[in-house]
Amino acid sequence: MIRILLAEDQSLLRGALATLLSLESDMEVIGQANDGLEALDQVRELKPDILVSDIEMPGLSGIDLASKVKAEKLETRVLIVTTFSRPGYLKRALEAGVNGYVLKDTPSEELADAVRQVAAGRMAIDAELSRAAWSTPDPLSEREREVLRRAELGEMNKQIAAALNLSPGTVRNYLAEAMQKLGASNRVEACRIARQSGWL
Amino acid sequence: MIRILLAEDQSLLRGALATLLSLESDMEVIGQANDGLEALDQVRELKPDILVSDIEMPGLSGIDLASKVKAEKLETRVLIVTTFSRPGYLKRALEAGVNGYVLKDTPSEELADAVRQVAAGRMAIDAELSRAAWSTPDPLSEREREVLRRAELGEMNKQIAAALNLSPGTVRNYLAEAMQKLGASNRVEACRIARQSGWL
DNA sequence: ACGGCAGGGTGACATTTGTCACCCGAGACC
DNA sequence: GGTCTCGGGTGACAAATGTCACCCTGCCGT
Repeated sequence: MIRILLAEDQSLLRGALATLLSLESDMEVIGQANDGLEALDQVRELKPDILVSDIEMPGLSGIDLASKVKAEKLETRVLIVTTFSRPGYLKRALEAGVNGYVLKDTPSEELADAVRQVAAGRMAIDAELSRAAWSTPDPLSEREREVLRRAELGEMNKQIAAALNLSPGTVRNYLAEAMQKLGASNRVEACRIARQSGWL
Repeated sequence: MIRILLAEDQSLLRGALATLLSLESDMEVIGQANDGLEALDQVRELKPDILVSDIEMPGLSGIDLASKVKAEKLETRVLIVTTFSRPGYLKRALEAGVNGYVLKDTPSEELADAVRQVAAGRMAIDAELSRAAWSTPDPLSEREREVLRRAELGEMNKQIAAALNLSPGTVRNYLAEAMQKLGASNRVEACRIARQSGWL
């Protein structure tokens, strides 16, 4: 019997997935969490065979969760279920120790199969997404990413410079380099391209 | 027996909701659609009692769907199920003729009740969201919204001016007015605030 | 009829962004 | 040891954005 913990902040989806997986004769949903911290507590306490988790949740993201499960040498395997078909996300998920990565536009019949695969020690990852993850490396340096992240929030160069202890000219240059790498004409385009590609 | 059509581009959620609603003895899921146009075709053909639909879908949004169902005097009632807790969205949904509006962080047990309410001719709307929808009117004019929408996509003032047959000075002024109304310091902040409030 | 208001529309000027040329240190390679 | 590349960092100048004052039309209330 595969013992499953569900972590998803949308309770409609969480409840529906709990119902769906409970219908499988070899699966039991033993817990549900509304956010990442609650999920971590329940992983420690219930020691499920598998954690099925969204990426974007309050408290801790699914990727951060996976990092902590690995760091604490817990036996639970982690299957990410997410909206984001972004190679950058998958790459970071794998680096965090995730054992599966399934998109929310996967047919619901395949979720149970993915759970079985991951519970059996295998990886369950969308093959096309996996291929894309390694063919398009992240072109941004850490500084460029940080500057872009703040620009995306609407911060002006002066503010970004103050926050990062840089001069405004430096910030301008980082933005310019990021724009060039991403083929963008301005910061708004650069931010959108980076986010859509999972590099932000 | 309540005959239901589901419209949701995430097949995982769509399949899980189909399973969940099918477990109710008084409900039958008679069709599923992956996008808005497919949903409209199936509403016309199958004439379900209720259409349960996401808002953001390829082809036609759930709100556009509701408008068309109403315009074609089809008997199907529309229940929106969405992520967006935004008064602006609810307002537009109601104007489009929607009969229910449920958030995806509603407990899954309540979805069936909402379906029954809507099928019975009543409205099923989150009360708090409804209150918020009418207390904060949309401060943007149509032109301001159009200019902001394009700015959000990364278009520069010159480009926006050309697209809307205006001069760049006019575009600058519309953006400035929108920024002032929203309390933003630049276009990026203005776009974020407007989107978060459902006015974009 | 008139005044006030809102929204549509514009350009001069101040401020910010983006371009470009530049410097420095660390690491890899020959 | 020398050269090259990369990422961190900077400012002068051109281009774009944001501020501000202004005009026009239509609608509404008096």
